[in-house]
Amino acid sequence: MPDRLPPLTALRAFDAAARHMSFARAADELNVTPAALSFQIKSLEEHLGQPLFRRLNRAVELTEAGRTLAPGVEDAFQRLTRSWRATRRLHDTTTLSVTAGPAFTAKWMAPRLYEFAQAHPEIDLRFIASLRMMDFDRDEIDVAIRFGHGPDPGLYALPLAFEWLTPVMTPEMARRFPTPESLRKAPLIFDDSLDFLDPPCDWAAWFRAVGIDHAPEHGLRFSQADHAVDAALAGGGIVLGRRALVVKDLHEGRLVAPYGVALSTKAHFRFLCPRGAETRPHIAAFRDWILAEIGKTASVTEGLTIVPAEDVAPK
Amino acid sequence: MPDRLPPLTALRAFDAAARHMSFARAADELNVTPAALSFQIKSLEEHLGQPLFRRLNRAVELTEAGRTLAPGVEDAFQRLTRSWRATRRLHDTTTLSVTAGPAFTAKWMAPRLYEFAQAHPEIDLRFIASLRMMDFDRDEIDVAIRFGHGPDPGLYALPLAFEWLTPVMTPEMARRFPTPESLRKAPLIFDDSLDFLDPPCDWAAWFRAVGIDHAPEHGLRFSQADHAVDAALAGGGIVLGRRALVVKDLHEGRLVAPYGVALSTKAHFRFLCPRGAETRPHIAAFRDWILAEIGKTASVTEGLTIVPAEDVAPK
DNA sequence: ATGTTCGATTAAATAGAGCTTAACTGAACC
DNA sequence: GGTTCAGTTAAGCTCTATTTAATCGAACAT
Repeated sequence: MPDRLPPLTALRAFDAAARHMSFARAADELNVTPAALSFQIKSLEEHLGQPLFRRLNRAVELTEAGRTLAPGVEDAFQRLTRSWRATRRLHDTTTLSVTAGPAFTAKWMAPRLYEFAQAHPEIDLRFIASLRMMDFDRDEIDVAIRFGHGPDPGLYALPLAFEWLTPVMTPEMARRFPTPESLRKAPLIFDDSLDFLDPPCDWAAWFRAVGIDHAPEHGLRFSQADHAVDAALAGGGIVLGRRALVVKDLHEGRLVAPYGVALSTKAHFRFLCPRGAETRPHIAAFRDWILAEIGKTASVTEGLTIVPAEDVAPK
Repeated sequence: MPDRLPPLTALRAFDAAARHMSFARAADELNVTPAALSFQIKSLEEHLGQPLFRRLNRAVELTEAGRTLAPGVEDAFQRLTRSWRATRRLHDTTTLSVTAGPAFTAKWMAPRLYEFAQAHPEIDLRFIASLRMMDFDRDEIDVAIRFGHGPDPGLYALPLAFEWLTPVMTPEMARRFPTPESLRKAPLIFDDSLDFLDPPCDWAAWFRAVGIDHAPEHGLRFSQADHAVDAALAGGGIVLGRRALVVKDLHEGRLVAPYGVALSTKAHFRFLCPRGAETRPHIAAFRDWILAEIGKTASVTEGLTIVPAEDVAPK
């Protein structure tokens, strides 16, 4: 193996200098004096045999060689940092980073979080609400809660509960619309965040499940499920609510599900973490707590007729 | 920015140890004593707060943390090495690494290489014959010669010559088959390496170009163009030869192209290098030499009727 | 068994890489 | 025309990284 790497500290100095395009700021980032940094760069240039920076009056710019070297070095150090952080997180059982979509965060996690904090005061919970699928290492995430199905290679994936949708509304609203048939004239709320499901789980599908041929088009539309539920809570209409998002409101009487027919879907909320991480104590504790919380509300399914969405899929 | 990277030398030691799964061999690779390496690993484990290796009787194995850290670190150091080498190559004008397909290597480069070596004794030419598209940085290649067209973002691409195909054969063979029509009964040789071209440039297309409806199927087949030409040179038959591959044999009388009709194609041999590299002196010298060599044989096209392959494409 | 060998560890001593302080340069800004 | 800013240079110091040499423990050969 021919020419070996130059001193690594020099490469790190170059990385910082190239990112900041300034020796002073790079020195600052690395907590050294500009003199030290200047020295490192010079040493690197000697190892290479040609300059990496062109020294201008009051600034520096990369030479051809510098431009060749910088991207790879930057990338390499980023990877080192990422791996190192991921490894440190392994035995850090004091903080737990969880990401979930905004709806699950607002309607499921937020109302229950303080209970987890009480049960596990030793765990610092950090919550990142985002729909974007994240990289566990890059984004320093321990656990993700995502709605979906399908295989996730390399991940530990635990379905949290059997999921279904049923019309939910305030009790007053339920008095005004006592039967499914009466919903034809009701103010329906549309939750566009479920559009991606196949077979579809929309109002038309639910009406087919109760034997009604009706494909409503008009009403309030929300791109986030929690906003749709909030609108229903405010008495603004009737929404096809996902179990996980409405179970607490049903339990506590703020919402009711009067018709006894729910659409089931293959997608569920799932607990995801890197394979193997599920045995780390704080992650296991969080998972067990979620499962226990879900167990508490298992009874809401009682008395419901469950119709699989695929049975009422459009031809 | 929280926890910073540990000492980089320790990470490099870990990288080597994890790759070799042996402190002794890792120490050997880094040209240090096993003691030094042991020390580095220990220091890294202290920084991390937990062991990276499980020390067995006479071997080591990675712990969970070690397995988490190793792939990223390995990858990062590989990138560093790659970038560093690529940058070093920038001002190394003593060696030039060229890759080309086996046919171009055998039929174009090999017979001319010694002339280049004479003209540029200061340049050490390294030749890699392979059809596989290579990564300039990863494989430490300066120049690639490839047959094709289409855009190559980020690359400097220079078409080397207008390319065409015409039946070529030994002079004796030409006497036995004086006209295109007589080729119906001739021993045709098939060069399967051109199958990917669209529009096709096969025997059927050439026959259409001379107004003959004939789609031969049987004959010698070669997956590499140089073997097909070799077979023709040996008097084994008649092959549709690409200009670049047969021009030298035509020039020197070993082959003849008696029918005066050639099929042109949009694909040509191209000179490829990373954008910007074309100004480096030894690369420019090589490019200029290739262009000059091609210029020497420009006259072979004289007197040929060129028929674009797309004009005789099957409906 | 038992001695040998191999791979890792430890301790003490040492070389030198990498850092800091401090003084200097040169262009740009006011 | 002085001030400031960014980088450079030189001297000296600190502590990291390394070596040498001795130690340990298990495995292998005899």
